[in-house]
Amino acid sequence: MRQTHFSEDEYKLPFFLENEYVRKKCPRCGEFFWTLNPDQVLCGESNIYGCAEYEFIGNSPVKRPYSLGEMREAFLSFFEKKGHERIKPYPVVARWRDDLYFTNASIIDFQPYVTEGIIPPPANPLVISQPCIRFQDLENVGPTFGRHLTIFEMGGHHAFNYPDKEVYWKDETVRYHHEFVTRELGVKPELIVYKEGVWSGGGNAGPDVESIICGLEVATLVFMKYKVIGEEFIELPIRTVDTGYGIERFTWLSQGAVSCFHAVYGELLSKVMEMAGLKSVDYKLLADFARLSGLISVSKTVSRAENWRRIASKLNVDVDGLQRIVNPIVDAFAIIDHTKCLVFILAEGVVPSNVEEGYLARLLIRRTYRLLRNLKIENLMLDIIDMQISYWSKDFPHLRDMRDEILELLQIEIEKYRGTLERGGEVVRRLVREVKARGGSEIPLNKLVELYDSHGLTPEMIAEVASSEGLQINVPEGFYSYVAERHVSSQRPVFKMAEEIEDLGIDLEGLPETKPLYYEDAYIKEFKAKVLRVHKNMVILDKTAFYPEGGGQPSDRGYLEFDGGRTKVYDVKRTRGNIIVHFVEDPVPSEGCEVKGVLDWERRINLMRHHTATHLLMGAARRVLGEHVWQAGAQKDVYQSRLDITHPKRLTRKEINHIEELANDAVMRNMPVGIFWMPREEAERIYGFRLYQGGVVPGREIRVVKVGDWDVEACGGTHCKFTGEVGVIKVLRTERIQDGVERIIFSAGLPAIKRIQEIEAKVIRTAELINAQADRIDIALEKVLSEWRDLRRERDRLIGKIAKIMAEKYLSEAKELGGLKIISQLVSSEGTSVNLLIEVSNEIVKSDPNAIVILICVDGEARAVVRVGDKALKAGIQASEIAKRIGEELGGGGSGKAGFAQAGGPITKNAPKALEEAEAMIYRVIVGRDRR
RNA sequence: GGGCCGGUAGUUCAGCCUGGUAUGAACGCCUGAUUUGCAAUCAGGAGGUCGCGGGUUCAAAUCCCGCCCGGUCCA
Repeated sequence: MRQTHFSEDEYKLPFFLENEYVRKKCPRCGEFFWTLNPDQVLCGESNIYGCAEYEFIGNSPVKRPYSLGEMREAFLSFFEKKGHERIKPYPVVARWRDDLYFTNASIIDFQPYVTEGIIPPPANPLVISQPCIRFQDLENVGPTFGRHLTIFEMGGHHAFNYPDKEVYWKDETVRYHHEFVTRELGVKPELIVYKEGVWSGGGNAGPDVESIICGLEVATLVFMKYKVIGEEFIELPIRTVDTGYGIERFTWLSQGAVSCFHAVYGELLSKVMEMAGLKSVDYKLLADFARLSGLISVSKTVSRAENWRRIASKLNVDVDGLQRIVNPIVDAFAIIDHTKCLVFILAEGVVPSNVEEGYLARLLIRRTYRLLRNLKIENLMLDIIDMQISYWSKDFPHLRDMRDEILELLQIEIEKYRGTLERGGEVVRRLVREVKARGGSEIPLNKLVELYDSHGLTPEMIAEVASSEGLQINVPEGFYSYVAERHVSSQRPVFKMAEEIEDLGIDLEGLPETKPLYYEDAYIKEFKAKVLRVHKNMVILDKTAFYPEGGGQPSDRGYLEFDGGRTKVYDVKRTRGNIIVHFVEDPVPSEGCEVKGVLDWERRINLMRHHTATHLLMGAARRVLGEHVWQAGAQKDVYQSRLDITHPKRLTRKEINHIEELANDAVMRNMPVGIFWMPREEAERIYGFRLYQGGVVPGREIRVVKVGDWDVEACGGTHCKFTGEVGVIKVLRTERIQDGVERIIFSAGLPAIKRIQEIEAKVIRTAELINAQADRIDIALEKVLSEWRDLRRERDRLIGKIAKIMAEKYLSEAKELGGLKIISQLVSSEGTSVNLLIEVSNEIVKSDPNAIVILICVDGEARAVVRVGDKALKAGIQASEIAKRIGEELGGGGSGKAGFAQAGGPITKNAPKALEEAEAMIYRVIVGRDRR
């Protein structure tokens, strides 16, 4: 089991002892806490156990009300005064990490490279106010009056303690916190409770101290000192002070407002409430509710309904009435939170899609849209977003720069959702009619699940539509968990690391890093090196110009020459310790000998051209489509490569052409491609997080590839010196690999010319086939197609005519029996088709309902049509029975309806016999009837 | 990445399970009738490579496999 508590010693800080704090155990929630009040019994945190209520509503313990901006500034400048360097916030989309989609704590900015000691922190100690995004508490945002938010600022003062350099640790951390709260904010010390806790997350853990003021937890002071491996805690060499001050919660506390949303959003919230027509708000009731809102937590154990009952009974009011009043306000809370969150996410270019962070963006957009629909103001979503952009741009100016793109991304996504809802509404209406037609009174559960799964319709929405069609629906209690259960069986995706380092089973003991000559000069085609180790067919050299597979660039190939012979290198890989392994055919060189490496230069130069071309296309795509364009993957190859980019819509022909033109213009401008190694933090500072197009790049120093003024990326690949060497870039086609991700498949250099020639050849060949000039192929083909359609129509018309003539002829040759006419013919003329037989037989029974028609034609194989007129049908003749018999005779099968059937088979010589058999059957039926 | 739903006339769909004529349905379109004109109504008509490619079968819109396109849920 995971550790649930550390020993008391971890928390017995000099600060507590000096100031005569007493340590107590809360009898209700069971947690230990430190307080200045010896008579205190409960821990004082307003939580689901009900250990306290919010005491600050309408009664702030802070010396004056702060706005969010003021609180942020108070926090940052306080710690600046205490020797911390102020650091700018990082992006909310955690692109430097592959285990997280969003930055959800300030420490995330420094994990894992700083906390693992790979790179130094940008400052030590430092202070930051980091916008964070959390989806875990989505259900709670609103109902808890602002204790939970999807987006909030986490104030963090961090200190990184190295074995040889101690900055500060627990005691100082708590003292800083105490001074900030009491001196800066003027909170009386006896109002503060320090609760003991265990923190664990992101693979790290440690003891923590939670600060609670008037019922509200406002800060968590974490002392990260363990790495969690499996169930075990292992001591870290670097101990990190990881503090999280809830800037929004402090703001709420300082204002004593009825909700955190009132405190943080002020006029913005009023505007949204006004839009929704929520004017006459009962603030007294709201404040009473707020005081108890700490009881609320939507979780698996406590249902939303249960929360309502608890609060209503405490307030001594009726549950339904309370819900009617509070629900719309809670919806408005969630809306104002979600729209801010969306602004921040979309500003960083997240494209809503069905995967990863894009899916979370979509989820949030749809949830917000539904909430707005509850208030009947879904049409105002863009207006609210626009207001949020203006409101937050004061503190986060990048939001303003992305205004148009944010609104466009949102607009597209809303349109999509409306389409989904519209289609869904139709599906539900049809289903309801179907159910009613069958006399049912409810939609079965499996249908509800299917509608949700396949059409994105929640049972609530289905109920809405169904009730307007006059059908009631009971949404089953555990619907979502039932759906979730159905999905548990679906396989979890394999988590992929950015660059997997393979263990090749070679003993690497004592080997130095392989010197990568391709980084010194990407144009080295031959080199001399010494063989350091050989294992099976794997060879390790002291240096190499062979590029190992990595960063979407395949490995080089070529030869190793030694002892007057040569052996083929067919693969090259990087393994642990930056050692490069060459996979060779026989013969294998022996350890210690000198070899000459010769690259397959044709292959390498093509890979280089494609790699540089990828960067050029990336720059072009961003310029044509917008700043939301990020690389979602890329694979280079010799003949063609692909680049996946995030974009909400299919690329149009026009956009593709524009990208192609810009990229080729960048080629022709013959810009230098600069490559240099830089400390990670410096590169991030200069070029921003745009660097991480290809995903996470590990290490302290990163390799920056800067293509003129066009594109800068962290990249480990080999590149041309000048863009002109790429020659030409040809976009071959685009694919939609996911919603929100477009794949551009292209060729560069000579292969591009080859591809163009191939396409040209196809055009010429096609032109020849239809006897047209190549440049008029489209017009000519249009003509051919329309002629083809005319001919088909003409053919059908003629078949009709022929059918009439044949029908007349066959009818005149019919055998009469018992008032019925039997027409049985072997139709042998050229080009007879089943269609003709059908037409003929239709004609015959139309003009004589007494007719029984059996027609067989032979064209490779025999095909038969049996048609029975209405009157003949009454005599008991079954076309399907006859067809079945004919089919048997022909070595195939046959079936159909009573009046019409078909048969066929490969034994064509039996056709006359089949006709005889059929006639005999008819005879038996008719005679049989006559006898009776 | 995985699951599910869908792709049939200009549009929305039925038919698919259980293979055998797309007499397909509605709306829209065209022509005519009626009407001062419009709408409405009536009569008639045009309009389909059944997403693409394989396979099974005497026979595939229908069954199987692969692909493309759209949608959706989950991680």
